[in-house]
Amino acid sequence: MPELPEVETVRRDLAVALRKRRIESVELPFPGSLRGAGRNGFVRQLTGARFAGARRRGKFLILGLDSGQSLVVHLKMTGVLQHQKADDSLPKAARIIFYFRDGTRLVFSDQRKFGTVRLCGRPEQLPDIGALGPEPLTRSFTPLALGARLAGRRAPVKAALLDQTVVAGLGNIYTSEALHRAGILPQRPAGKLSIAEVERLHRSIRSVLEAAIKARGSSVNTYRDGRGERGWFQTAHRVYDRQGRKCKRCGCVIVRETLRGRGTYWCPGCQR
DNA sequence: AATCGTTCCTGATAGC
DNA sequence: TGCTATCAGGAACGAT
Repeated sequence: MPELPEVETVRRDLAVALRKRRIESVELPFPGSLRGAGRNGFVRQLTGARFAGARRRGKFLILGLDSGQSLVVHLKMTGVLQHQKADDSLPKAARIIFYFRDGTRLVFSDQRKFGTVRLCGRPEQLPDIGALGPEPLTRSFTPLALGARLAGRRAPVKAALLDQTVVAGLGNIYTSEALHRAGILPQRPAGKLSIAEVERLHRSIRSVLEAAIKARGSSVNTYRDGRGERGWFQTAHRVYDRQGRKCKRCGCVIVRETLRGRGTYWCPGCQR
């Protein structure tokens, strides 16, 4: 599933691939992916618009347009946004297609139909984006800021980290990976971590996200980058999807358990 | 304010 | 072999 490193990889790919491209036409095989404006307004406002910049906030991808509006995309579980050549085959789950003059196209595909695409004027004013916690790779994300967001919470720290108002961009893969790197059990109450533990967690979140971006993300399932290719950080996972296998650090057997309805992975040897 | 249950969806897999 | 039931999960939403 696309989390911060995957969305950031797509952003970087598309910032280059779409630069100054003008949308010639739009096709909507599945308008259900749209949020906000209806299909007619969507097509009308985008036809003729030119791409101008690609940003990211948490797991939201924000594609700017010269009209001043932005396309706000959330890939959720299985969304893929890729720039295709004219002779590439269209994905089976194509939901929205933007065609360019040279025959290439930007395709939003989504097997499970959870992903959303919205055209809006001020993305930061959308409630979902406005409520997001700090960006973990910016200077505003400090150990103190993380500690303040976790304070008073009795929920398991894994569940707290999945809450996008605590930190923006973490999902099921990187919460488990960061907690392993920090040596903290996912079940620990979020508000009861020591200062040293919060500092380790802060450092681990940053380091695992940075490493994953360098590896162009984790292709566990359907994730593909902006060019339609896989990432390789899944080969560096220390706990995620490794239940029953040995911890690379201490040799203990990795455990998987459902916590708050989410698959959760940890090493009983390294994490306490 | 925090937290919990429900909902959306479909491919993969387990069980018979 | 082929059918059916179950599972996976991000996050909005309503309820507590």
